Amino acid sequence: MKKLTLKDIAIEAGVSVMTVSRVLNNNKNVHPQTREKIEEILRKRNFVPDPSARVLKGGKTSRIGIVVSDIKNPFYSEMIGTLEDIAGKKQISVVFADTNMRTEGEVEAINSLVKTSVDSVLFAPEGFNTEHIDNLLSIGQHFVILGVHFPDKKYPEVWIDDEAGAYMIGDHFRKKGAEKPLLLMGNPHKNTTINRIKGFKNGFTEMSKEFIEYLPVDWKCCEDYLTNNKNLNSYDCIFCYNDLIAMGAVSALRKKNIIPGKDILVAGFDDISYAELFGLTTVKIPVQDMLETAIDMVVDSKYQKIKFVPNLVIRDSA
Amino acid sequence: MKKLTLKDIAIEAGVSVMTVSRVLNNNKNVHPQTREKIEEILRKRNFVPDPSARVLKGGKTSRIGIVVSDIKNPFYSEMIGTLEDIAGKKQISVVFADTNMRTEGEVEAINSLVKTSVDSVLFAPEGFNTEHIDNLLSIGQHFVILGVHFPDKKYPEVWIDDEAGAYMIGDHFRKKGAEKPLLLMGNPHKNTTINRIKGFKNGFTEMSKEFIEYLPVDWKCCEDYLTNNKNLNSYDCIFCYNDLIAMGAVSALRKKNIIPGKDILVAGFDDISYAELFGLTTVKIPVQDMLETAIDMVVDSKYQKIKFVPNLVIRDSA
DNA sequence: CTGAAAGCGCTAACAA
DNA sequence: TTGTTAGCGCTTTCAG
Repeated sequence: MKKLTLKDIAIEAGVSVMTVSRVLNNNKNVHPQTREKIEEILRKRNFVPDPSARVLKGGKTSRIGIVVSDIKNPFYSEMIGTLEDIAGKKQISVVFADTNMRTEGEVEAINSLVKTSVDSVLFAPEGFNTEHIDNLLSIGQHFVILGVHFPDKKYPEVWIDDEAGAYMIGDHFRKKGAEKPLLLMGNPHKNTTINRIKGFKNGFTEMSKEFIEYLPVDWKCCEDYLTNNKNLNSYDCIFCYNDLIAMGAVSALRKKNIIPGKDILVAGFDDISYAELFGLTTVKIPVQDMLETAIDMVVDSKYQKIKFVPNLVIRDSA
Repeated sequence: MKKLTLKDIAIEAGVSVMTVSRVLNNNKNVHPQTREKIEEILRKRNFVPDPSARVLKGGKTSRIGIVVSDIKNPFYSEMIGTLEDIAGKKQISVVFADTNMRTEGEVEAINSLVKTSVDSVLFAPEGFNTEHIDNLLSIGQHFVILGVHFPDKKYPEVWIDDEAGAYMIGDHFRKKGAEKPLLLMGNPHKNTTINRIKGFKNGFTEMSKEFIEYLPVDWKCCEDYLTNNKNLNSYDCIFCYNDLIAMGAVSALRKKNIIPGKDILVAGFDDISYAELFGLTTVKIPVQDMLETAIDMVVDSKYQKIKFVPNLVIRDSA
């Protein structure tokens, strides 16, 4: 069964391909009667014009790519879901690639999206290496950076002030009278991690006694870590890199009959949907607003650097 | 900045476009020296051949689409992550579309993938209407059905025996001595729902007293439902449509100091990663195996109907 | 309002 | 080993 083309429709309608093309593109210069006839055939045949041919002719792919570090993390799956909702309304499809939490995976993931031809790539750079980003610029691939800010680079960005967010937690913990913090952080080389630690310290003020542990970003690892940690009573508050880690923390604490919010303060970051399920105090990242802004930048090919400030969401755990 | 084409590279290398094309496609008929020179230029210029032109010429898009009902459900985000891992190894990108839990959204979602030109579409049909699937067949769009079985249709399928899975839960509950089941199910019109109810009843044997409630597939709705349900002690076991609902159930029960696994039996379905976090007894769907099979079918354009049988995972909750 | 011609970037088939 | 020709399905341009 051969692929249906404009030509087939044109022959069947007894017109030229151009007329069919005009109908397909809602060009007004078509006789209403001709249009109706063609539309009828189009419908009957379930005709779908070949996107590749259109793109080749100079059009947009109407495809947008997003790179995430781990789609199993609800923060990212919720983000991608939101992106698809927003993009879908503009008839844009979403392709995604996962770095599987490997910093090196970022380059691969971006390349795979570029190779599949997307109008624009959205991604949150993990490290400080920006060579591959400059590269994107040089081949003319549109992109928008999510989450991270590079003051000296001409990158379009929709970034979030991690430091300010973590500050709120530090400040909240201090005001609640906590004195001995434990920080359960993620990859120590990511700028997100560094900024969150910095912000927390500033907010907490009392900096001498904090203890930082770097864990894989996964609830299981955190749960195991806390379960095997003998002297949990050395701490009166735990700031987790994100909600996923915090979920593991809450679970481990409950199993030891330490009640989060009563015996110890626990906070996360992101405000994923499960944060509510776990009664987790956290920092809400305005994902929807960020993505809407990013899509606008993509659609209008605008160069901008826009900052978003997260806000504190207080629940039972702190 | 104009897009770089084969021609630009060819001119710079002083050869014809065909020679460059041969290098790009690892065709052996190129003088090693010429090849090296071209590769050098390719690298220097970060050349990425236009996928649309290749596709137009008759190649594959190396893009695969997947439709899910709700990417925020970890079952699906984990599925998509797994798919991306498997596909990535074969240099295939993943595009996805979300029906946002609306049965009608399925047609839209599939169309949006077809329009973006994917080699194949993977999806789990929600209802009994198969018109749009026959449609896919008629326009020559490759696809593989996930999860559901249509005995009379010539659809390629990788399906799972929901009935057998639910049977195991029913059987397990009965053997544990439960007598008064509550079923918290999803959309009553989905074949998955119907099959799971049927399987459970068969396994439980004692059918007279079960009570079925249909809820939106979301932990929050379930938690609210159970929280407001005054007479929970009318039941001694709860079978949930999936783990997401079961998570809400466990949370609600804990808040009422009813301990799952002790005071009441609770089971889910899917075996998402959080099932472990909640100590949830559930039915594990072999997602990885299913997807690997589906990808093989896609790559080889094979027509097959393959059944997978899930297995019981027993944890604290039952 | 409609059509014919040209060409987007690439590769298959053939020619040299 | 390399180059030439043709054409994939569509839209832009220009002519009718």
